[in-house]
Amino acid sequence: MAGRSQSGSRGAAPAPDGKQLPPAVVSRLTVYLRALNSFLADGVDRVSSDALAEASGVSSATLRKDLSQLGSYGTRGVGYEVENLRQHLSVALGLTRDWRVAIVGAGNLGRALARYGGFGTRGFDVVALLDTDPQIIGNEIGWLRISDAANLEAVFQRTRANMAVLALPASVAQAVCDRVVAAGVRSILSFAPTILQVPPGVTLRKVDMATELQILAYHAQRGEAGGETGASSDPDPTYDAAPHSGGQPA
Amino acid sequence: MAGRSQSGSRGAAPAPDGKQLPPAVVSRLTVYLRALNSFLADGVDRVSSDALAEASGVSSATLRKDLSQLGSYGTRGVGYEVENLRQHLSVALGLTRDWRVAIVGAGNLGRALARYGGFGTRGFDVVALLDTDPQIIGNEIGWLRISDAANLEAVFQRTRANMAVLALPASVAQAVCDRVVAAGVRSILSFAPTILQVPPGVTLRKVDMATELQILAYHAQRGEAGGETGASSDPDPTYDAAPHSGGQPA
DNA sequence: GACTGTGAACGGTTTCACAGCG
DNA sequence: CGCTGTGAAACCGTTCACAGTC
Repeated sequence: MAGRSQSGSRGAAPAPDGKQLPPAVVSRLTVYLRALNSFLADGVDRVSSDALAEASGVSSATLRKDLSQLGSYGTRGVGYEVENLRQHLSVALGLTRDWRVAIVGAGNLGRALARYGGFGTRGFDVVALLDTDPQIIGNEIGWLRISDAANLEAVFQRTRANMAVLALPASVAQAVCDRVVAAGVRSILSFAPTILQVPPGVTLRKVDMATELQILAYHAQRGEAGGETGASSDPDPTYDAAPHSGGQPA
Repeated sequence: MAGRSQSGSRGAAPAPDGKQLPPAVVSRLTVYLRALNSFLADGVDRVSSDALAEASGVSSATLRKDLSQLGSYGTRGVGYEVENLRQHLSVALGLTRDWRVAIVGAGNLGRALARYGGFGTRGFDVVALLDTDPQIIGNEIGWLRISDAANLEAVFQRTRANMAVLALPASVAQAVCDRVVAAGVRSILSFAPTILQVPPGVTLRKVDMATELQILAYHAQRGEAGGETGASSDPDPTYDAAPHSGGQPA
């Protein structure tokens, strides 16, 4: 099973510029980054942990603890410099280099994503849009032309795509995912409503509206408010260290 | 906090009705449900915790613990009956009643979601699609005609929408969200890349592609694979769509 | 004095190991 | 015996409270 949990020295003490950030922290860093951009746009150049936490929808204790894992980039008695902190977060998240994203699947969602100009955040360039439907191959969507997914490997190589977004039906998702992995991509964001298996060394994240709606249904049904602020908790680590494992037979 | 006294005695199962399920469990139940549907489609009618866990990307211990929170629906030495378990999960998640979803924002994403036939899972009907752009109000998308968001309250009342999906730019998200809440909706799924504030009693879930890509960037940057099995983590969820649940290759 | 950085307590989640039942 | 159901242990993440610094 878990072959990679060997960390040698006790990981209890979070090495300052050490390495591995906890998943929960990484995901919040992206929120802080967004909040900082917002502050910057408003001409604010210093924030307290309280103000930034409020804007990010977390507690100030959590925020300070998160930031302290990166190092000490604040000034006691004053706060954080927005631009400075933003820079550090960008570095920590790996946003200093450009990422070339290929969108596989040009259905409703794939096309919507391709047309989404800002594409979430700068630093991510959509370099390809692929599909298997002969009727739409060649069509222009936004700045792109739909490529034939049959040439997936060639397209990925030519565009040097290093990230893939899967906007596919569940039925073909695993097969396409395998090809994407074989093409050398190690970062995949899947919108397919299915569990996908990827080999170790590949990071897969899954985004799923059906799950979200069902979770909402659960809360609504019992008249319970889970999260009031933007951040409801929804953990789901799943360190499934078993790399092999018989695929799903049927 | 007010304590919820828990009858810790054994024997009597923890009332399936009165109990609040941990967030992590709820989110996994949706995954199990999907896996069960898949098994059912393949004609399988009994599964062991091991098999279901494998198909769901979790450990069998976790799966059994999760299911045991709902009651004892398995047979020792045998496993679970697929159809039976599916029924129980549906009930637990509140999927026995229909949910009427209004999509606010008919931009690229809103339209893609509206056209998404299967809409993730049955039980969710899209009853309205709204926007403020006069140029597209009245257009037909899928089975719907785009309504004028100026009449949001009236549209929500007429369609008796009890869930809302926000597919809006960040700049107007909070204002629209406030109106949606004022209109009586207590379950909201936001795709807007912004922190939203909602009053207690309203459940808000957020889905954000920018966050997902940045998390991928973090892992890619340090050559580290986080999770193999795709599963949303933390306070930052989803997005989704994909053509049909049928076999349509995209 | 104000606010950051952080050890320590706390609460939730996963894993383990085995008891209980077909 | 096989497999589910479950206390107990191990683990992880958040909150608290205060020490440290400007």
